[in-house]
Amino acid sequence: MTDTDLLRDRGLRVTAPRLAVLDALEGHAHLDADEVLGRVRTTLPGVSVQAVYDVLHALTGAGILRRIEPAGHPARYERRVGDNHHHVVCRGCGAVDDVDCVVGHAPCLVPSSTSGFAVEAAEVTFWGLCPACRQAG
Amino acid sequence: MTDTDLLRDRGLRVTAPRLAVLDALEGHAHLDADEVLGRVRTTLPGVSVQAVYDVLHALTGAGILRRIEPAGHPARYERRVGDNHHHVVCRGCGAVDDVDCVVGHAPCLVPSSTSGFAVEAAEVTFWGLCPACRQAG
DNA sequence: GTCGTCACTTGAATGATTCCAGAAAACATG
DNA sequence: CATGTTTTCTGGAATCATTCAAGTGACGAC
Repeated sequence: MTDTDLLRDRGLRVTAPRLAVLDALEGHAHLDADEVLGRVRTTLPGVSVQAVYDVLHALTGAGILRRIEPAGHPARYERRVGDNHHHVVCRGCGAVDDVDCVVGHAPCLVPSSTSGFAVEAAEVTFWGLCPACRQAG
Repeated sequence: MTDTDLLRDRGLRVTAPRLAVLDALEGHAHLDADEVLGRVRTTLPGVSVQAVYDVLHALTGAGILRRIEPAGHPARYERRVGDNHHHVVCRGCGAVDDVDCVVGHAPCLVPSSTSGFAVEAAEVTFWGLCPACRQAG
């Protein structure tokens, strides 16, 4: 399915900024809003900061994008949705990479006592050092 | 061990603001910086905002406090450290509660492929609705 | 094509957190 | 207990990602 069809399918209007954001995240996952803006402006120089934030919100709300918010770092976005994968975040530079869940259906992701909370989702974040930051010491 | 001994034990100086912060978090886990400030000022009215941030950083760095940063909410702090428990966060009001890991040693918390990252820790966050927000609809 | 709705632009505001310089207090020593 | 050094605390301003507000412009149903 083309990005155009994807947007129509979710009931979203097809606009140049939206296509540009999707294109920027194609092959470059885990970009933050500023990086997305930079990439979008290479093809659409006039796009405003808020347009990018609006688009990212709209696409996230429509389930086309997934938003990752590692503690202490700006939010990042990726196109890979719906497969319940997780992330490693580098303590040094904030780089993010994907981690697939080892076990098919995560057994420890069903909490024991939920204190009356209605739990909808579980999110796993691994923290460590990326290869580059390991070398840098 | 008293809080005074605890601070000395970690090589930290014993000051009134530090004791007050520890006291504020005793029995009131998951407070954010502003809430800690409010509680501290009931006993030490003159304490500054930055003093509280400095203290929270110092105690977190010394391993006395644990910092929780749920996406979209200010950071929260708790005294319970070193037992690898996790948290439920309310999508409505941001309330946080503790969740003990179901399985003794979490099986899915060892990532399969780590892309060269040196993984140090795994963090699990459950998202849902607290009892109060469930009733509010 | 026309029109209503939704998206985008410009500009300013917010809120948690941090930076800076100077004053004050805590620990180690004589 | 007096002194000096180091660390902490105060007060004010600054930062950064993100959001709000109001007006202009473009998509797409009819």
